[in-house]
Amino acid sequence: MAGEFKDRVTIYEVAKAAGVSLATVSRVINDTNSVKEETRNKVLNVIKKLGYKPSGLAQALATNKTTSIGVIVPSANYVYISNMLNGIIEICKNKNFTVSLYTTAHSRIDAISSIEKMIKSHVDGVIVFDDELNEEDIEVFNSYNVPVVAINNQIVASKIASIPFGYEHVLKRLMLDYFNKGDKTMTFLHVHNAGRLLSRIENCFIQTHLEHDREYGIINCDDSYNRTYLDFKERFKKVKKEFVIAYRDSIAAAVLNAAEDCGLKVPQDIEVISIIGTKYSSIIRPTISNLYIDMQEVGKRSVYMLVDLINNQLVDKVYKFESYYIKKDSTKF
Amino acid sequence: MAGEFKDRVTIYEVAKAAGVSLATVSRVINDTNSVKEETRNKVLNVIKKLGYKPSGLAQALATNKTTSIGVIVPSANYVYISNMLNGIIEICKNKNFTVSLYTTAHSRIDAISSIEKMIKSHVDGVIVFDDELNEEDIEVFNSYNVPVVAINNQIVASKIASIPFGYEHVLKRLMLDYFNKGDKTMTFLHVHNAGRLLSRIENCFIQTHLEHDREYGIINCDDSYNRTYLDFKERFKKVKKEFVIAYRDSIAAAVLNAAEDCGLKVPQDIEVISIIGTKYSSIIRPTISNLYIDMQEVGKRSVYMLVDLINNQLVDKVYKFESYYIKKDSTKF
DNA sequence: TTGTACGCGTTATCAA
DNA sequence: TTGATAACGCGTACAA
Repeated sequence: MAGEFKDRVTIYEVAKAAGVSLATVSRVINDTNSVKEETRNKVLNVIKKLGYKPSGLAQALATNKTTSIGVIVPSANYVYISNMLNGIIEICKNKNFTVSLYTTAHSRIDAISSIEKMIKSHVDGVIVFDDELNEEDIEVFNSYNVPVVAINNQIVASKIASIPFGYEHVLKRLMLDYFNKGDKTMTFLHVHNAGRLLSRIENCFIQTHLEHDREYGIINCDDSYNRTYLDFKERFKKVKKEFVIAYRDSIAAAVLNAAEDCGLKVPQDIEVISIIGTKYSSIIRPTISNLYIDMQEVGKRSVYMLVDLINNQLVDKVYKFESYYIKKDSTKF
Repeated sequence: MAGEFKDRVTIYEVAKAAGVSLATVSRVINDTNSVKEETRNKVLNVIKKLGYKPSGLAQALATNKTTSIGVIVPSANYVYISNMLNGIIEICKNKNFTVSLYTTAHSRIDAISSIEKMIKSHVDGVIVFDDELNEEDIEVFNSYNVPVVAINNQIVASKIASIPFGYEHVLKRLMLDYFNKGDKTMTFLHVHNAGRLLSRIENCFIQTHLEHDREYGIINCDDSYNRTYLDFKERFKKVKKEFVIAYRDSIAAAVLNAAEDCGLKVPQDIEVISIIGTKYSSIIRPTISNLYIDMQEVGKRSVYMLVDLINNQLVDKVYKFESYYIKKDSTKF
C-alpha cells in the first residue's frame, strides 16, 4: 500500500557498490579467509554507508545454524521461572544465542505445538522445563537432531542432557528432624495437575510418614493465593495447630495470612514451609522457611550445558542441583 | 563426529516419494490452489510417514515473513514485566507468532545489540518496553521496515504504535487529596537510572508539591529490597512519620518491614504506596496501596496492535492505559 | 490440476 | 587474494 517501501539491502548490492564479488563481501562479514586490507576497508565502508545487515535467515539456511534456542516453560508468571529465564537469557547474550520463549499454560496441546514450532524454526537447541512433556516427547527433538537440556527431569539419550533437582533428601531429613522435635501434624498441600516435581515430593512426604508410622494430612488446594487464603480461613476456624507444606511462596503466604487473620500464632500454632523459595520468602512476614535452589544458576547452567551439547563437547550429561533448607520465621526449626 | 546423523527431510524428498512435483507438495502444505483430493491424501501420507516438517527458514526466506516477533524488556525478573510477557505470549500463541525475548539489564549496549539481532533475524515486528531505547533508536526499526509497538512511550511514526501509561493524573489527584486530609510529609524514592516512567512520576510529584507550596522529600534508594530495607531501618531511627512513594512492591515492602522492625505503626506513623502494583500488593502485610495497571492486558493489547500494524490495518496508533488507585492497608486514604 | 524454473540472501567449493 | 557457481529448502508465476 504505502509507496515508501524500502527494500532490505542485500549482500549483492554491497558487492556491486564496492566493485567486488559477493564472495568477497561474505568473507569480510565473516572475516574468514584472507582479504586484502584495502578491499576489506572498501567493503566495510559500503556496508556502513548502505546500512547493510546480513540476513540471519539466509545465513541460517546456508550454514544450518540459527544461533537461536527454544525455551519451554509452563508460564512466565512464576517468580522462580522468571529467575531461571533471566539466567538463561544472560548467558545466551554472552554466547550470542537468541532465545525463543514458549509457554504451555499446563496444556499438553500447547506443549506439543511448541515442539512443532521449534523444529520448524530450526532452533539449535532446546531447554525444557515443563511437565507436560514426557520423555517420549522430548526424544522427538532428538529424532530431528535437536539437542535438549531437560530441567527437573532425568533423561538419558545421545543428545539430551538433564538437570535434576534434589528435594527429597533435604525434605526427608527435615521431616525426620521434625518428628523428633516438632509438635504438630504435617499437612501437604496437594495441587491438581501441578507437575511431576510436586508429585515426587508428595510421594516422599507420604512415604516418610508411613515409614515412621506417623499421621499426616493431605488437602487439595488451588494454585492460587486467593483461593488458598479463603480455604484456610475456613479451615483455621477448626484446625488450630498444623504444619503446612506449600509448593510456592504465594501459597505459603496465603496460609500464613489466613492464620494471622484467624488469630493464630506463627510458628507456635501454625508452621509453614515453601518448597520453591524465592526472594519473596524473605520479604513476606513472617518470613517463610523454604527449600531453596538458585533458579538463576539453574538457568545459566542449562545454557552452558546446551551449548556444549550443541558443540558435541559436553562431558557430563547430568548436573544435579541440590536444594537446601533455609530456616526462616515461619517454622520453629 | 557421531555417525548417526539423520538429515532433515526436505520437500523434495517428499515430492519424490509421493511421485509428484515439489510444487504440489508445497500446495498441500499451504493448502493454496486446488489439489486433487487423491494426490493431496497421497502427499499427506508421505509427509506423515517421513515426519516431514517444512523448514521455517526456507519459508521465511521465500515469503519474507518469519511469523516471529521480538520483545525487548529490561529484565524478565520483575513481576510486572513477566505479567506483561505472559499476556504477550498468550496472544502470540493464538496468532501463531513466535516470541524472541531480549533483555537489556539497563545497559544501552545490550539494547543496541538487541536491535541489531532482531533486524538480522527478520522479526516481523517488535514490542519495546525499555527505557534504554529512545525515539531515535526505535526509528531504526522503521528504516528497516519493522513495525514497532512502544510501551510506556508515545512516539508517532508510520510503522510505530504506542501504549502510553497514565500515572500522573491519578497520582496528582491522590496527592491533592492527601494535602487536604493527610498529616505527613511525602517522600519520593528516587532510583538512579530506573527509567523515564519513574522520572516522569518524580517530576509530577515535585511539580504538584511546588504548585501547592508544600514541603516534600526525595531520597535516593537502590532498586533492591535488601538495601532499601537497611537504609530505612537506619532512617526510621530518626524519622518517625512519613509518607513514602516507592516504585515497586518489593521496595514498598522494604519500607514497610523496616517500619515494623522499628516499632512504627502503619499507616498511623508510616504510610507507603507502590507505583507499580502487582499481586504481591495484596499478599504482603500490611497490604500495599498502589497505582495499578493490568500488565497482562497491556501485553495482550500490544500484540493485537502489532499484528494489525504488520497487516497495515491498525486504525488507532495510540492506546493509553490509565492506572487507577487501589487503596489498601498501607495508607489511611 | 500439475509441473518447470526462477528467486529469496547467504555460505562454501573450486578455479583462477 | 579474488570470482563464479552450486547448494540451502522453500514459494510462486507461468506454462502445460
